Amino acid sequence: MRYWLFKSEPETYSIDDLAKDRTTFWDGVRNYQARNLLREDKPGDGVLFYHSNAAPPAVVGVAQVAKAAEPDPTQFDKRSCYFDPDSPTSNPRWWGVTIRFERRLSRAVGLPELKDIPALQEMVLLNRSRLSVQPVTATQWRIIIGAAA
DNA sequence: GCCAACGTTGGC
DNA sequence: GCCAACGTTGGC
Repeated sequence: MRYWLFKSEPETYSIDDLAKDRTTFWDGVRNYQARNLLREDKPGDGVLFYHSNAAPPAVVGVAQVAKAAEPDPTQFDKRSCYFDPDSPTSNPRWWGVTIRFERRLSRAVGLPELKDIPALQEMVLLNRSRLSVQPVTATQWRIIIGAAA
């Protein structure tokens, strides 16, 4: 079992939206590195739900991968803002996974707080900008969940 | 709103 | 294949 962190702008799709929907297909990822990571996701993997462009940005909840990667239908939808005319239907370029809401953290763990935890200094979140799906180690996961307790 | 990081595009 | 221009992400 592996762990991931998914970023979402709460104004677009928040942890409350996921709590209401229970499951959602994570579409719209249009970055190859994030796409490759999505394709490694397996059912049961843990997902930290992160609010980006928030004040402060924060890990706010936990979800799990409910279904492995499938082609993202929005890439073939001309009316979608995620439409990609160059993606071949026979060999889809963009993929997404289905995630299931698990719980809100009892307390959001903000980015400034994450930056202050020495054991988290190697987190991808703190070292690579603009990657909306990223791996989290088991240790990092445990520390963040613990910080919210 | 600003701007740094950084991925993508396209001319050459 | 290089790299400048450009667009987007996302923290502040």
